[in-house]
Amino acid sequence: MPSKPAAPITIDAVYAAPGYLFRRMQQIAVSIFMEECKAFDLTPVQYAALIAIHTHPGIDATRLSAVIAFDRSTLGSVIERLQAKDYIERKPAPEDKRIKLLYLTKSGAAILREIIPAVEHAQARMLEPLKPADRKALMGLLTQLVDLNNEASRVPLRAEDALEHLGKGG
Amino acid sequence: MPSKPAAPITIDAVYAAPGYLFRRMQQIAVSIFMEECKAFDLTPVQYAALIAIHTHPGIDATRLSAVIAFDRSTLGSVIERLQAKDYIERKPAPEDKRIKLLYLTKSGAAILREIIPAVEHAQARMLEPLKPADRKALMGLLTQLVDLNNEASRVPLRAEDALEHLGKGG
DNA sequence: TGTTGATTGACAGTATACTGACGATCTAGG
DNA sequence: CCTAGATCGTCAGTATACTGTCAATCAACA
Repeated sequence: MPSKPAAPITIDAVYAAPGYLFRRMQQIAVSIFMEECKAFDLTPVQYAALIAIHTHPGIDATRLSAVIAFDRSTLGSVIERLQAKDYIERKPAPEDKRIKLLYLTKSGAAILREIIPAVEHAQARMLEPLKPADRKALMGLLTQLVDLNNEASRVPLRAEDALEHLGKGG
Repeated sequence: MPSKPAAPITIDAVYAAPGYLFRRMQQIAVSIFMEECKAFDLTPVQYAALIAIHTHPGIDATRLSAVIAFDRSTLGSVIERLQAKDYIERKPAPEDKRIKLLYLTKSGAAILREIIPAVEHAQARMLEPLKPADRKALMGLLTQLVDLNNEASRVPLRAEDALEHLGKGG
């Protein structure tokens, strides 16, 4: 018996792999977002950061990264770009010289109001090819899976407890 | 009636947005892949490229990008790195001086055989938190959605027809 | 044959991601 | 007060992604 050259290694296994499908879907999602929002010069990441700062005015960069589960190093340049566009401003914290607090500017609040319809349209478009019941099912399963895998990511989501040190009492 | 300051804009809408969940899940997937395969010094993208070259020896970079639906510009540096690691080699095509054909080296074929179990373990881990029936349901819906949104991505997948010019007859 | 248009690989520029390290700063303990 | 450890922002280095451009080359056609 000749020793066979191992199991069939083909590209078809890649096509069916969860990781490959997640990557493709993410790229499709970004593509649709950018197309719907091309009038606004905002990336998905920048949009999420703006929303988070709007929800939590005076948050610092480290806690912001926990609230949206984005890498803290990357967030530095994202904040820089948002600041360069005059959508946010940074103020030193009075009681901690290490921290810089983040606030939306008037421009930032305005662009947020304007872009929301386009963003919602983009989000709807991503799921549009599916039947309504399937959309619900997919989102339900995906929400579960992301939540259950939270600790597996480098930056786990810490939605509420990340804000306990922000002077709201804990 | 005072005109209300628009709908409630909060971070919770982001948490439930398909695009946000796709992004998070992709990052979790990469994290799990890298952890399971840390002994091999191969990224998910490099792995997919290797598999594709193994399946289609003598493919060129442009067709490779269509076969795995990766950006062609990015693929250039991916190929460079795989070549630097001595996993692939590039040979000029005799009948077309523009094209460089891609082949796996012995090292490349070997690392592929060795890494497969780790990759499969990683893929399984991504879905592990879900019940088996839910895993199947999620993968089914995601496969559908990626396929139906194929043209929405910058680099649509062209699995088979991309290879018609490779001398296999068309 | 000579020109036009398409294709290929390469590159520049921008934006995420992640790893690891670093100085400045704050906190706790002694 | 002074030091050890933790935290914050920052940076360097690597790897994807995408846009747009370019020279070399090829294919098609007049």
